[in-house]
Amino acid sequence: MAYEPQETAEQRPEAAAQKPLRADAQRNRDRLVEVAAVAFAQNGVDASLEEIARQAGVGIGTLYRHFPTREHLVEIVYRREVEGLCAAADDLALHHPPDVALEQWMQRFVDYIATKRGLSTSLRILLTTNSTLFSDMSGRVSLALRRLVEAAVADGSIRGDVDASDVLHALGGIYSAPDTKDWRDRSRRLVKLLMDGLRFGAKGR
Amino acid sequence: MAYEPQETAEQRPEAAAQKPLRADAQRNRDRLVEVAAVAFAQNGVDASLEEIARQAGVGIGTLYRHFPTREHLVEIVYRREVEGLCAAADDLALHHPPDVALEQWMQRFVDYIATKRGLSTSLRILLTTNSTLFSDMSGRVSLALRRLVEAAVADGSIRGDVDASDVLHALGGIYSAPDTKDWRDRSRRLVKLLMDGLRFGAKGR
DNA sequence: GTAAGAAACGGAGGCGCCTCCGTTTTAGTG
DNA sequence: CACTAAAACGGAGGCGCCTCCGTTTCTTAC
Repeated sequence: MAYEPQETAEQRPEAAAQKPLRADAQRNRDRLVEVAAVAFAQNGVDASLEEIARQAGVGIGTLYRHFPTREHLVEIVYRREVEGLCAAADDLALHHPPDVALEQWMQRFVDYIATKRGLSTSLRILLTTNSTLFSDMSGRVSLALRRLVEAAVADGSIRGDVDASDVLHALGGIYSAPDTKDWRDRSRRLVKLLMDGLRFGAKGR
Repeated sequence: MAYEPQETAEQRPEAAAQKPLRADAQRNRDRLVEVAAVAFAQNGVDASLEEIARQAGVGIGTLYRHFPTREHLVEIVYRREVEGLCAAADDLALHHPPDVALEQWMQRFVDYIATKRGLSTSLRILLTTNSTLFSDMSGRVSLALRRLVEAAVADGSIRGDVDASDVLHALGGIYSAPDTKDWRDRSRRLVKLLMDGLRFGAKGR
Protein backbone atom coordinates (compact mmCIF):
# COMPACT_ATOMS: atom_id res chain seq x y z
CA MET A 1 0.00 0.00 0.00
CA ALA A 2 2.87 2.40 0.71
CA TYR A 3 3.81 4.52 -2.25
CA GLU A 4 6.54 7.04 -2.82
CA PRO A 5 5.19 9.75 -5.09
CA GLN A 6 8.36 11.82 -5.17
CA GLU A 7 10.51 9.46 -7.15
CA THR A 8 10.94 10.35 -10.79
CA ALA A 9 9.96 8.25 -13.75
CA GLU A 10 13.55 7.16 -14.28
CA GLN A 11 13.79 5.85 -10.79
CA ARG A 12 10.61 3.84 -11.11
CA PRO A 13 11.55 0.85 -13.15
CA GLU A 14 8.05 -0.44 -13.84
CA ALA A 15 6.40 2.53 -15.51
CA ALA A 16 6.96 5.08 -18.23
CA ALA A 17 10.72 4.66 -18.16
CA GLN A 18 10.86 2.40 -21.21
CA LYS A 19 13.65 3.03 -23.68
CA PRO A 20 12.86 5.15 -26.74
CA LEU A 21 10.91 3.33 -29.40
CA ARG A 22 12.32 2.54 -32.75
CA ALA A 23 11.56 5.31 -35.24
CA ASP A 24 8.94 3.35 -37.16
CA ALA A 25 7.28 2.18 -33.99
CA GLN A 26 7.00 5.69 -32.65
CA ARG A 27 5.55 6.90 -35.91
CA ASN A 28 2.91 4.20 -35.96
CA ARG A 29 2.04 4.71 -32.35
CA ASP A 30 1.49 8.41 -32.86
CA ARG A 31 -0.69 7.85 -35.87
CA LEU A 32 -2.78 5.31 -34.02
CA VAL A 33 -3.44 7.67 -31.15
CA GLU A 34 -4.34 10.45 -33.53
CA VAL A 35 -6.75 8.34 -35.53
CA ALA A 36 -8.22 6.83 -32.38
CA ALA A 37 -8.95 10.25 -30.93
CA VAL A 38 -11.04 11.10 -33.98
CA ALA A 39 -12.73 7.73 -34.08
CA PHE A 40 -13.68 7.76 -30.40
CA ALA A 41 -15.04 11.27 -30.67
CA GLN A 42 -17.10 10.32 -33.70
CA ASN A 43 -18.37 6.87 -32.83
CA GLY A 44 -17.88 6.58 -29.09
CA VAL A 45 -15.46 4.25 -27.40
CA ASP A 46 -16.94 1.27 -29.19
CA ALA A 47 -15.38 2.40 -32.43
CA SER A 48 -13.92 -0.51 -34.33
CA LEU A 49 -10.27 -1.06 -33.52
CA GLU A 50 -9.75 -2.76 -36.85
CA GLU A 51 -11.06 0.33 -38.56
CA ILE A 52 -8.72 2.50 -36.52
CA ALA A 53 -5.76 0.35 -37.48
CA ARG A 54 -6.82 0.48 -41.11
CA GLN A 55 -7.14 4.25 -41.12
CA ALA A 56 -3.76 4.57 -39.46
CA GLY A 57 -2.30 2.39 -42.20
CA VAL A 58 -1.08 -0.35 -39.87
CA GLY A 59 -2.10 -3.91 -39.21
CA ILE A 60 -4.36 -4.84 -36.37
CA GLY A 61 -1.44 -6.67 -34.78
CA THR A 62 0.47 -3.44 -34.48
CA LEU A 63 -2.37 -1.76 -32.74
CA TYR A 64 -2.60 -4.57 -30.21
CA ARG A 65 1.13 -4.58 -29.60
CA HIS A 66 1.05 -0.93 -28.65
CA PHE A 67 -2.24 -1.06 -26.76
CA PRO A 68 -3.00 -4.47 -25.30
CA THR A 69 -6.60 -3.59 -24.55
CA ARG A 70 -9.14 -1.09 -25.71
CA GLU A 71 -8.94 0.59 -22.33
CA HIS A 72 -5.24 1.27 -22.74
CA LEU A 73 -5.89 3.12 -25.93
CA VAL A 74 -8.82 5.03 -24.48
CA GLU A 75 -6.73 6.07 -21.53
CA ILE A 76 -3.91 7.37 -23.69
CA VAL A 77 -6.28 9.33 -25.85
CA TYR A 78 -7.97 10.77 -22.80
CA ARG A 79 -4.70 11.81 -21.20
CA ARG A 80 -3.53 13.41 -24.40
CA GLU A 81 -6.70 15.45 -24.71
CA VAL A 82 -6.55 16.68 -21.17
CA GLU A 83 -2.97 17.69 -21.71
CA GLY A 84 -3.95 19.52 -24.87
CA LEU A 85 -6.62 21.34 -22.96
CA CYS A 86 -4.17 22.43 -20.28
CA ALA A 87 -1.55 23.47 -22.78
CA ALA A 88 -4.16 25.60 -24.51
CA ALA A 89 -4.55 27.55 -21.30
CA ASP A 90 -0.93 28.69 -21.37
CA ASP A 91 -1.10 29.39 -25.05
CA LEU A 92 -4.22 31.52 -24.77
CA ALA A 93 -2.73 33.40 -21.85
CA LEU A 94 0.21 34.41 -24.03
CA HIS A 95 -1.84 35.71 -26.91
CA HIS A 96 -4.87 37.35 -25.34
CA PRO A 97 -5.81 39.66 -22.50
CA PRO A 98 -6.49 37.62 -19.37
CA ASP A 99 -10.27 37.81 -19.42
CA VAL A 100 -10.47 36.87 -23.09
CA ALA A 101 -8.08 34.02 -22.49
CA LEU A 102 -10.27 32.75 -19.71
CA GLU A 103 -13.40 32.97 -21.79
CA GLN A 104 -11.89 31.22 -24.76
CA TRP A 105 -10.50 28.51 -22.60
CA MET A 106 -13.88 27.85 -21.09
CA GLN A 107 -15.35 27.57 -24.55
CA ARG A 108 -12.71 25.01 -25.32
CA PHE A 109 -13.61 23.23 -22.17
CA VAL A 110 -17.16 22.98 -23.44
CA ASP A 111 -15.93 21.46 -26.68
CA TYR A 112 -13.88 19.03 -24.74
CA ILE A 113 -16.76 17.89 -22.59
CA ALA A 114 -18.89 17.61 -25.69
CA THR A 115 -16.66 14.93 -27.13
CA LYS A 116 -16.74 13.07 -23.84
CA ARG A 117 -20.46 12.79 -23.43
CA GLY A 118 -20.82 9.66 -25.52
CA LEU A 119 -18.00 8.04 -23.67
CA SER A 120 -19.42 8.53 -20.24
CA THR A 121 -20.14 4.91 -19.39
CA SER A 122 -16.83 3.59 -20.50
CA LEU A 123 -14.94 6.49 -19.03
CA ARG A 124 -16.67 6.05 -15.75
CA ILE A 125 -15.55 2.45 -15.64
CA LEU A 126 -12.06 3.48 -16.49
CA LEU A 127 -12.01 6.19 -13.88
CA THR A 128 -13.35 3.99 -11.12
CA THR A 129 -10.97 1.20 -12.02
CA ASN A 130 -8.04 3.55 -12.20
CA SER A 131 -8.57 6.34 -9.73
CA THR A 132 -5.01 7.60 -10.08
CA LEU A 133 -5.94 8.64 -13.57
CA PHE A 134 -8.88 10.65 -12.35
CA SER A 135 -7.12 12.62 -9.66
CA ASP A 136 -4.19 13.11 -11.98
CA MET A 137 -6.28 14.61 -14.69
CA SER A 138 -8.68 16.70 -12.69
CA GLY A 139 -5.71 18.11 -10.81
CA ARG A 140 -4.15 19.29 -14.03
CA VAL A 141 -7.32 20.88 -15.26
CA SER A 142 -7.95 22.84 -12.13
CA LEU A 143 -4.35 23.99 -12.06
CA ALA A 144 -4.63 25.35 -15.58
CA LEU A 145 -7.86 27.08 -14.73
CA ARG A 146 -6.39 28.56 -11.59
CA ARG A 147 -3.61 30.26 -13.52
CA LEU A 148 -6.06 31.81 -15.94
CA VAL A 149 -8.37 33.05 -13.23
CA GLU A 150 -5.59 34.47 -11.11
CA ALA A 151 -4.09 36.31 -14.03
CA ALA A 152 -7.43 37.84 -14.89
CA VAL A 153 -8.06 38.85 -11.31
CA ALA A 154 -4.58 40.35 -10.96
CA ASP A 155 -5.09 42.28 -14.13
CA GLY A 156 -8.38 43.67 -12.93
CA SER A 157 -10.37 42.44 -15.90
CA ILE A 158 -12.59 40.25 -13.75
CA ARG A 159 -13.84 40.76 -10.23
CA GLY A 160 -11.54 39.91 -7.37
CA ASP A 161 -13.87 38.00 -5.13
CA VAL A 162 -13.81 34.70 -7.04
CA ASP A 163 -11.28 31.95 -7.42
CA ALA A 164 -10.75 28.97 -9.70
CA SER A 165 -12.92 26.65 -7.69
CA ASP A 166 -15.88 29.03 -7.98
CA VAL A 167 -15.51 29.07 -11.71
CA LEU A 168 -15.09 25.32 -11.93
CA HIS A 169 -18.16 24.91 -9.84
CA ALA A 170 -20.09 27.17 -12.15
CA LEU A 171 -18.92 25.12 -15.10
CA GLY A 172 -20.18 22.03 -13.33
CA GLY A 173 -23.65 22.74 -14.65
CA ILE A 174 -22.37 21.74 -18.06
CA TYR A 175 -22.02 18.15 -17.01
CA SER A 176 -25.42 17.75 -15.55
CA ALA A 177 -27.36 19.53 -18.24
CA PRO A 178 -29.65 17.18 -20.14
CA ASP A 179 -28.22 15.64 -23.26
CA THR A 180 -30.40 17.46 -25.75
CA LYS A 181 -29.66 18.53 -29.26
CA ASP A 182 -28.84 22.08 -28.29
CA TRP A 183 -26.59 21.16 -25.39
CA ARG A 184 -23.59 22.78 -26.99
CA ASP A 185 -25.26 26.12 -27.68
CA ARG A 186 -26.75 26.16 -24.27
CA SER A 187 -23.35 25.59 -22.74
CA ARG A 188 -21.75 28.30 -24.79
CA ARG A 189 -24.39 30.70 -23.57
CA LEU A 190 -23.69 29.61 -20.03
CA VAL A 191 -20.03 30.47 -20.45
CA LYS A 192 -20.89 33.89 -21.86
CA LEU A 193 -23.22 34.53 -19.00
CA LEU A 194 -20.60 33.49 -16.54
CA MET A 195 -18.06 35.82 -18.10
CA ASP A 196 -20.45 38.74 -17.94
CA GLY A 197 -20.89 38.04 -14.28
CA LEU A 198 -17.16 37.86 -13.78
CA ARG A 199 -16.46 41.08 -15.64
CA PHE A 200 -19.18 42.96 -13.84
CA GLY A 201 -17.73 44.50 -10.74
CA ALA A 202 -14.18 44.35 -11.97
CA LYS A 203 -11.95 47.25 -10.93
CA GLY A 204 -11.93 48.81 -14.35
CA ARG A 205 -15.66 48.75 -15.19
CA MET B 1 -38.39 10.94 -10.84
CA ALA B 2 -41.55 10.27 -8.82
CA TYR B 3 -42.24 6.61 -8.45
CA GLU B 4 -45.17 4.77 -6.96
CA PRO B 5 -43.85 1.57 -5.44
CA GLN B 6 -47.23 0.37 -4.23
CA GLU B 7 -48.82 -0.31 -7.56
CA THR B 8 -48.87 -3.92 -8.64
CA ALA B 9 -47.33 -5.37 -11.74
CA GLU B 10 -50.72 -5.62 -13.41
CA GLN B 11 -51.32 -1.91 -12.98
CA ARG B 12 -48.02 -0.97 -14.52
CA PRO B 13 -48.55 -1.44 -18.23
CA GLU B 14 -44.92 -1.12 -19.28
CA ALA B 15 -43.28 -3.83 -17.19
CA ALA B 16 -43.70 -7.44 -16.26
CA ALA B 17 -47.36 -7.47 -17.21
CA GLN B 18 -46.81 -9.15 -20.58
CA LYS B 19 -49.20 -11.89 -21.59
CA PRO B 20 -48.22 -15.51 -20.87
CA LEU B 21 -45.68 -16.93 -23.25
CA ARG B 22 -46.45 -19.74 -25.59
CA ALA B 23 -45.68 -23.10 -24.01
CA ASP B 24 -42.56 -23.79 -26.07
CA ALA B 25 -41.28 -20.28 -25.54
CA GLN B 26 -41.64 -20.56 -21.78
CA ARG B 27 -39.83 -23.89 -21.82
CA ASN B 28 -36.93 -22.53 -23.79
CA ARG B 29 -36.70 -19.44 -21.70
CA ASP B 30 -36.50 -21.46 -18.50
CA ARG B 31 -33.82 -23.72 -19.89
CA LEU B 32 -31.77 -20.77 -21.02
CA VAL B 33 -31.84 -19.18 -17.60
CA GLU B 34 -30.90 -22.43 -15.97
CA VAL B 35 -27.98 -23.09 -18.27
CA ALA B 36 -26.86 -19.49 -18.05
CA ALA B 37 -26.76 -19.64 -14.26
CA VAL B 38 -24.34 -22.54 -14.44
CA ALA B 39 -22.27 -21.00 -17.20
CA PHE B 40 -21.93 -17.64 -15.45
CA ALA B 41 -20.95 -19.30 -12.21
CA GLN B 42 -18.34 -21.40 -14.00
CA ASN B 43 -16.81 -18.99 -16.48
CA GLY B 44 -17.85 -15.58 -15.24
CA VAL B 45 -20.24 -13.24 -17.00
CA ASP B 46 -18.19 -13.38 -20.15
CA ALA B 47 -19.32 -16.91 -20.79
CA SER B 48 -20.12 -17.46 -24.44
CA LEU B 49 -23.77 -16.82 -25.20
CA GLU B 50 -23.56 -19.11 -28.20
CA GLU B 51 -22.37 -21.87 -25.94
CA ILE B 52 -25.23 -21.22 -23.55
CA ALA B 53 -27.73 -21.40 -26.38
CA ARG B 54 -26.15 -24.61 -27.62
CA GLN B 55 -26.26 -26.25 -24.21
CA ALA B 56 -29.86 -25.21 -23.78
CA GLY B 57 -30.61 -26.82 -27.11
CA VAL B 58 -31.87 -23.68 -28.80
CA GLY B 59 -30.57 -21.42 -31.54
CA ILE B 60 -28.68 -18.27 -30.79
CA GLY B 61 -31.57 -16.31 -32.24
CA THR B 62 -33.88 -17.63 -29.57
CA LEU B 63 -31.55 -16.54 -26.85
CA TYR B 64 -31.41 -13.04 -28.26
CA ARG B 65 -35.15 -12.82 -28.66
CA HIS B 66 -35.64 -13.57 -24.98
CA PHE B 67 -32.71 -11.53 -23.73
CA PRO B 68 -31.79 -8.66 -26.03
CA THR B 69 -28.47 -8.05 -24.30
CA ARG B 70 -26.09 -9.96 -22.13
CA GLU B 71 -27.01 -7.69 -19.24
CA HIS B 72 -30.65 -8.68 -19.45
CA LEU B 73 -29.72 -12.28 -19.03
CA VAL B 74 -27.30 -11.59 -16.21
CA GLU B 75 -29.92 -9.59 -14.40
CA ILE B 76 -32.51 -12.33 -14.65
CA VAL B 77 -30.07 -14.93 -13.41
CA TYR B 78 -29.03 -12.71 -10.54
CA ARG B 79 -32.61 -12.01 -9.51
CA ARG B 80 -33.45 -15.68 -9.64
CA GLU B 81 -30.56 -16.60 -7.42
CA VAL B 82 -31.36 -14.00 -4.84
CA GLU B 83 -34.92 -15.22 -4.79
CA GLY B 84 -33.72 -18.78 -4.35
CA LEU B 85 -31.58 -17.67 -1.46
CA CYS B 86 -34.51 -15.97 0.23
CA ALA B 87 -36.85 -18.86 -0.36
CA ALA B 88 -34.29 -21.16 1.23
CA ALA B 89 -34.60 -19.14 4.41
CA ASP B 90 -38.27 -19.97 4.76
CA ASP B 91 -37.69 -23.56 3.84
CA LEU B 92 -34.90 -24.04 6.37
CA ALA B 93 -37.02 -22.37 9.04
CA LEU B 94 -39.71 -24.98 8.51
CA HIS B 95 -37.44 -27.99 8.77
CA HIS B 96 -34.89 -27.09 11.44
CA PRO B 97 -34.64 -25.51 14.85
CA PRO B 98 -34.18 -21.76 14.50
CA ASP B 99 -30.47 -21.62 15.28
CA VAL B 100 -29.66 -24.45 12.90
CA ALA B 101 -31.76 -22.83 10.22
CA LEU B 102 -29.81 -19.62 10.66
CA GLU B 103 -26.47 -21.35 10.51
CA GLN B 104 -27.33 -23.32 7.42
CA TRP B 105 -28.67 -20.29 5.71
CA MET B 106 -25.48 -18.40 6.35
CA GLN B 107 -23.51 -21.24 4.87
CA ARG B 108 -25.71 -20.99 1.80
CA PHE B 109 -25.05 -17.32 1.74
CA VAL B 110 -21.35 -18.08 1.57
CA ASP B 111 -21.92 -20.37 -1.39
CA TYR B 112 -23.93 -17.69 -3.05
CA ILE B 113 -21.26 -15.05 -2.63
CA ALA B 114 -18.70 -17.53 -3.85
CA THR B 115 -20.37 -17.76 -7.24
CA LYS B 116 -20.53 -14.00 -7.46
CA ARG B 117 -16.89 -13.22 -6.89
CA GLY B 118 -15.88 -13.61 -10.52
CA LEU B 119 -18.75 -11.46 -11.62
CA SER B 120 -17.88 -8.47 -9.52
CA THR B 121 -16.90 -6.04 -12.25
CA SER B 122 -19.84 -6.71 -14.44
CA LEU B 123 -22.24 -6.86 -11.54
CA ARG B 124 -20.98 -3.58 -10.26
CA ILE B 125 -21.68 -1.99 -13.59
CA LEU B 126 -25.12 -3.53 -13.62
CA LEU B 127 -25.84 -2.40 -10.11
CA THR B 128 -24.70 1.16 -10.65
CA THR B 129 -26.59 1.40 -13.91
CA ASN B 130 -29.72 -0.06 -12.40
CA SER B 131 -29.85 0.95 -8.78
CA THR B 132 -33.43 -0.22 -8.39
CA LEU B 133 -32.14 -3.72 -8.81
CA PHE B 134 -29.67 -3.28 -6.02
CA SER B 135 -32.00 -1.91 -3.40
CA ASP B 136 -34.60 -4.43 -4.48
CA MET B 137 -32.32 -7.35 -3.96
CA SER B 138 -30.48 -6.31 -0.84
CA GLY B 139 -33.84 -5.49 0.71
CA ARG B 140 -35.05 -9.01 0.13
CA VAL B 141 -31.95 -10.58 1.54
CA SER B 142 -31.99 -8.61 4.74
CA LEU B 143 -35.68 -9.32 5.17
CA ALA B 144 -35.06 -13.06 4.93
CA LEU B 145 -32.20 -12.84 7.37
CA ARG B 146 -34.29 -10.80 9.78
CA ARG B 147 -36.95 -13.47 9.98
CA LEU B 148 -34.37 -16.13 10.74
CA VAL B 149 -32.63 -14.10 13.39
CA GLU B 150 -35.83 -13.05 15.08
CA ALA B 151 -37.12 -16.60 15.21
CA ALA B 152 -33.89 -17.79 16.79
CA VAL B 153 -33.91 -14.99 19.31
CA ALA B 154 -37.56 -15.61 20.21
CA ASP B 155 -36.84 -19.26 20.63
CA GLY B 156 -33.94 -18.55 22.94
CA SER B 157 -31.43 -20.50 20.92
CA ILE B 158 -29.27 -17.46 20.28
CA ARG B 159 -28.61 -14.46 22.45
CA GLY B 160 -31.16 -11.69 22.52
CA ASP B 161 -28.94 -8.65 22.18
CA VAL B 162 -28.36 -8.89 18.43
CA ASP B 163 -30.45 -8.22 15.40
CA ALA B 164 -30.32 -8.97 11.69
CA SER B 165 -28.18 -5.98 10.85
CA ASP B 166 -25.53 -7.08 13.35
CA VAL B 167 -25.36 -10.46 11.71
CA LEU B 168 -25.30 -9.02 8.22
CA HIS B 169 -22.52 -6.74 9.29
CA ALA B 170 -20.55 -9.67 10.63
CA LEU B 171 -21.04 -11.49 7.35
CA GLY B 172 -19.68 -8.44 5.58
CA GLY B 173 -16.18 -9.70 6.24
CA ILE B 174 -16.83 -12.37 3.68
CA TYR B 175 -16.89 -9.85 0.88
CA SER B 176 -13.71 -8.13 1.74
CA ALA B 177 -11.63 -11.19 2.48
CA PRO B 178 -8.82 -11.63 -0.03
CA ASP B 179 -9.60 -13.81 -2.98
CA THR B 180 -7.35 -16.71 -2.08
CA LYS B 181 -7.72 -20.38 -2.79
CA ASP B 182 -9.09 -21.15 0.65
CA TRP B 183 -11.58 -18.34 0.70
CA ARG B 184 -14.52 -20.70 0.95
CA ASP B 185 -13.16 -22.69 3.90
CA ARG B 186 -12.19 -19.56 5.67
CA SER B 187 -15.67 -18.18 5.22
CA ARG B 188 -17.30 -21.34 6.47
CA ARG B 189 -15.17 -21.13 9.58
CA LEU B 190 -16.19 -17.55 10.01
CA VAL B 191 -19.84 -18.57 9.97
CA LYS B 192 -19.23 -21.29 12.56
CA LEU B 193 -17.40 -18.84 14.73
CA LEU B 194 -20.18 -16.37 14.42
CA MET B 195 -22.74 -18.98 15.38
CA ASP B 196 -20.76 -19.94 18.47
CA GLY B 197 -20.76 -16.35 19.47
CA LEU B 198 -24.48 -16.10 18.91
CA ARG B 199 -25.29 -19.24 20.86
CA PHE B 200 -23.10 -18.25 23.74
CA GLY B 201 -25.12 -16.25 26.21
CA ALA B 202 -28.44 -17.56 24.94
CA LYS B 203 -31.08 -18.09 27.61
CA GLY B 204 -30.80 -21.84 27.53
CA ARG B 205 -27.02 -22.23 27.74
C1' DG C 1 -59.83 -32.91 -36.95
C1' DT C 2 -58.09 -29.10 -39.73
C1' DA C 3 -57.06 -24.69 -41.43
C1' DA C 4 -54.92 -20.21 -40.85
C1' DG C 5 -52.56 -16.81 -38.58
C1' DA C 6 -49.56 -15.66 -34.92
C1' DA C 7 -45.65 -16.66 -32.37
C1' DA C 8 -41.43 -18.60 -31.89
C1' DC C 9 -37.45 -20.91 -33.75
C1' DG C 10 -32.66 -21.31 -35.44
C1' DG C 11 -28.69 -20.72 -38.01
C1' DA C 12 -26.24 -18.43 -41.79
C1' DG C 13 -23.80 -14.35 -42.53
C1' DG C 14 -21.29 -10.31 -41.65
C1' DC C 15 -18.57 -8.02 -38.55
C1' DG C 16 -15.30 -7.18 -34.68
C1' DC C 17 -12.02 -9.09 -31.29
C1' DC C 18 -7.59 -10.78 -30.31
C1' DT C 19 -3.58 -14.11 -30.90
C1' DC C 20 0.07 -16.06 -33.17
C1' DC C 21 3.84 -16.33 -36.01
C1' DG C 22 6.27 -15.88 -40.53
C1' DT C 23 8.14 -11.65 -42.80
C1' DT C 24 10.13 -7.08 -42.98
C1' DT C 25 12.52 -3.10 -41.13
C1' DT C 26 15.71 -0.86 -38.24
C1' DA C 27 19.91 0.18 -35.66
C1' DG C 28 24.00 -1.00 -34.47
C1' DT C 29 28.91 -2.96 -35.55
C1' DG C 30 33.05 -3.94 -38.25
C1' DC D 1 28.44 -0.48 -47.22
C1' DA D 2 27.28 -5.33 -45.42
C1' DC D 3 25.76 -8.12 -41.96
C1' DT D 4 23.05 -9.48 -38.02
C1' DA D 5 20.25 -9.58 -34.05
C1' DA D 6 16.46 -7.45 -32.22
C1' DA D 7 12.40 -5.04 -32.82
C1' DA D 8 8.38 -4.23 -35.11
C1' DC D 9 5.05 -5.35 -38.58
C1' DG D 10 0.66 -7.25 -40.38
C1' DG D 11 -2.90 -10.19 -41.51
C1' DA D 12 -4.91 -14.88 -41.46
C1' DG D 13 -7.57 -17.60 -38.54
C1' DG D 14 -10.59 -18.87 -34.97
C1' DC D 15 -14.01 -17.40 -32.10
C1' DG D 16 -17.93 -14.68 -30.30
C1' DC D 17 -21.50 -11.14 -31.15
C1' DC D 18 -25.83 -10.00 -32.98
C1' DT D 19 -29.28 -9.43 -36.91
C1' DC D 20 -32.30 -10.98 -40.22
C1' DC D 21 -35.54 -13.75 -42.28
C1' DG D 22 -37.20 -18.23 -44.18
C1' DT D 23 -39.12 -22.26 -41.68
C1' DT D 24 -41.50 -24.64 -37.98
C1' DT D 25 -44.64 -25.01 -34.17
C1' DC D 26 -48.40 -23.68 -31.44
C1' DT D 27 -53.06 -21.91 -30.65
C1' DT D 28 -57.52 -20.69 -31.75
C1' DA D 29 -61.81 -21.03 -34.20
C1' DC D 30 -64.58 -23.66 -36.90
